[in-house]
Amino acid sequence: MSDLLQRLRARGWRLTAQRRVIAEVLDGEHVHFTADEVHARAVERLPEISRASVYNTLGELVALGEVLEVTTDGRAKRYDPNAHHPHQHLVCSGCGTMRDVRLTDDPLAALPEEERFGFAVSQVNVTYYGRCPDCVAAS
Amino acid sequence: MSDLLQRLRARGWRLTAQRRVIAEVLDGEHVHFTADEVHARAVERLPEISRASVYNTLGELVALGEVLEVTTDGRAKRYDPNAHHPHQHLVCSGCGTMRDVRLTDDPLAALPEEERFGFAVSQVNVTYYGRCPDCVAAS
DNA sequence: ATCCTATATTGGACTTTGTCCAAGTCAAGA
DNA sequence: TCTTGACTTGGACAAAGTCCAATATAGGAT
Repeated sequence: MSDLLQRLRARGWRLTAQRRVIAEVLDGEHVHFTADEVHARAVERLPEISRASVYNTLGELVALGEVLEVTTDGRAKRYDPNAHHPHQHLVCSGCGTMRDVRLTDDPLAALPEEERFGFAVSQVNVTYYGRCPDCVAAS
Repeated sequence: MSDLLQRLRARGWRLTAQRRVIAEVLDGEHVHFTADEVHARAVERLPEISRASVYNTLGELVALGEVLEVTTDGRAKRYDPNAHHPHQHLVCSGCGTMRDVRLTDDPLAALPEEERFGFAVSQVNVTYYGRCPDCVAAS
């Protein structure tokens, strides 16, 4: 993630304070923040940053393929900066925490041609649900 | 779906006009309505039915396992009465319509033990995305 | 058949999540 | 340092869904 700003500049992005702060917030392993969580953390470093800029920037990062958008239940979308290593998610149905996981097979291959109904299938989302060790112990 | 009302009565449900109409709307193959779509169709038969009752009833049907709740990216939840035949979904990224699809392999098997991190994994959701024939033709 | 009451329904206020826009600001090339 | 088009801002707006107090009713009891 540290060279994200380099890549963005190479694509003609203006490097504003807001974008830098948002990139910093998204830096790290196993980060799965909602837009509001990103905004809350960004505000700590740049108090005047607006919600609109967070939404704009996250949307642009998703469009560029630098960040993945993950929707689990009907709640807020989460943003996953680990976009360059294909992976899926394992979500705790108790507390909602999320882990990145890797599958043995490409899930696109599990959808046979006769089940595609003429769609140009381009993407697949696989999400596993279960109780995490903490939630199992607590019950 | 026709014996749904029987099962619900066996579970102590009151059979109100509202619940009957909602069950009728959900009857059929490949039905994937949003709550608002269910409401719009229910109103045709029972003009005074409220949005709150639709949300209440759908939530109860989901809790009973009679209907599945499907959340796709950023859109309204959809309700799938085909709860007794395991299947996955194929969603058009253009218009949001949805098809039931069946996979060749059980996706639970694709998550190896060392990627489960001690979770008691119980469920998996697989959703494919692509443009449907209509949306491909229109672009 | 009528009454009774727990359960269901209703409309509207409210919340959450996200989008849109006109006006002001600023990064970076000239 | 100047200029300009891209970026940011706050606030209004919208969609989806929840919550609640008041009202209505299904279905068992009488």
